[in-house]
Amino acid sequence: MKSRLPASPPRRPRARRGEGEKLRDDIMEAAEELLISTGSVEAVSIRAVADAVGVTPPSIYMHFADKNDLIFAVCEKHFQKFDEFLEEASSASEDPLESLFLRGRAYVRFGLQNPEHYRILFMTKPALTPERFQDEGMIARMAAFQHLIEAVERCIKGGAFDGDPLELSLLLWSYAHGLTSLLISKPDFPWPDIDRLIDRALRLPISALQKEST
Amino acid sequence: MKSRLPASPPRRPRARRGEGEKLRDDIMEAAEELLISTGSVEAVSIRAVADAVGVTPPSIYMHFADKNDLIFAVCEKHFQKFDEFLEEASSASEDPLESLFLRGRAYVRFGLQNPEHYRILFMTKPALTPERFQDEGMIARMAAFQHLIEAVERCIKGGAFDGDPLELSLLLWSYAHGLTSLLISKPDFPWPDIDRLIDRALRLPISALQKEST
DNA sequence: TTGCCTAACTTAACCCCGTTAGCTTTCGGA
DNA sequence: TCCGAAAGCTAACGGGGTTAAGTTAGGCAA
Repeated sequence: MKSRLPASPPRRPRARRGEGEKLRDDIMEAAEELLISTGSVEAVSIRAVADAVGVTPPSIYMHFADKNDLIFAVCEKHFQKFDEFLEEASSASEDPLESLFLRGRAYVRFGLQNPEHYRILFMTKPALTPERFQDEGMIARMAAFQHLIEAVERCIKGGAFDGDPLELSLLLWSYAHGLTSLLISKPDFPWPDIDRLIDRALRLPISALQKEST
Repeated sequence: MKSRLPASPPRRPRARRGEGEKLRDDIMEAAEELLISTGSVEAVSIRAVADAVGVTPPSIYMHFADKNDLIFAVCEKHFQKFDEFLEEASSASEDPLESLFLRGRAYVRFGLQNPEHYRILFMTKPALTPERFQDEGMIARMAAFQHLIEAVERCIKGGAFDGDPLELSLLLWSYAHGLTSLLISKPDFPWPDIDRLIDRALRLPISALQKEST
């Protein structure tokens, strides 16, 4: 039941000259709210967002190239807190190894707490991903990945790890991502204790890298 | 360019009495062909499949509950070869540990060779997944997962591993899945040598489990 | 042989979607 | 005061999944 019967006309007052950018913020806010409340990208249609903002669908295109552009912009903004979250979690320990583990655990937890955002940013096929989110550009811009590399470098300099920081970071990323995405995609699977699983999944490779370097 | 101008009428001759099931096969075949040739689920629309088969869209619903039901059925069939592929790869070594590694490597490779099918089966959100593919049912029915557990059990019995076969299997699955899904979702990332990455990603946890048990 | 029942479809439509061309309104500066 | 551009809107196109209701044809009973 959407009860859009009388096709309620747009209610938002037109912005002043030069204040057109305000609509952009409102659109992103409405889209973010829709995405969170429904927990489903499918629900975030151009039309639904326009309705929520009180504007007509074509107005969205004044600020976003297309639907994916909007969706990814919303997720990118949401994930600005992502890096902060990881940094704070990893700072709870002075030990580079333990800190790395805490970072990984925070990664998985953040993903599980924001499954739809995570899915969009990390699990969307390239064909549906706006250009500026594809390839190296996006990853490199993501502070979180840079910080992971630095965390690995600290382990290397401390003598705990040995090898190429980028390669090791990619490995660790894939481990954390594997569990995160599996838990997101198959939540109804009878998983054993998830916290324990996360713990083991992340500590195992870390300890392996540690022993390898000796 | 779809040049469907004259709205070409269905060409498929009506099936005989009791031979209605033949249409089901034809639909799956057409859908599979579309999925493979385009490499995109989005291209596999009910209408496109109906066109390819030479039938009208509603006819699809005589054999499939909805679009997702069809898509998943296609992927499930395709993945029947999956288990065989893993079994054959893992049989190349007598050593349980090496065999386990070979199995994992085959897993990743199969995923990379069939990215769209892999994405659908393992990366689709539950809300879009037909019931019979959700939860324990699907995984348990998947011979591949059972065989993984058995492979892990062989490692345990051989004294190489220690722990719960199910838990260890889930860990190993998540490792293999992590790399597979990341490579599928971010193919434009400047990955270092992929074969080497797969090798390291899989050997690392295996060797860690091995050392852990001593 | 006829006639009917039902399997195997089709027709036509509904409502949703993303997107675009082109029109209108309103504001602020010359 | 006027006019140009900013900030929207109207209307439409083509595509999608899905459904209610109609039609056709093949096999079986009489």
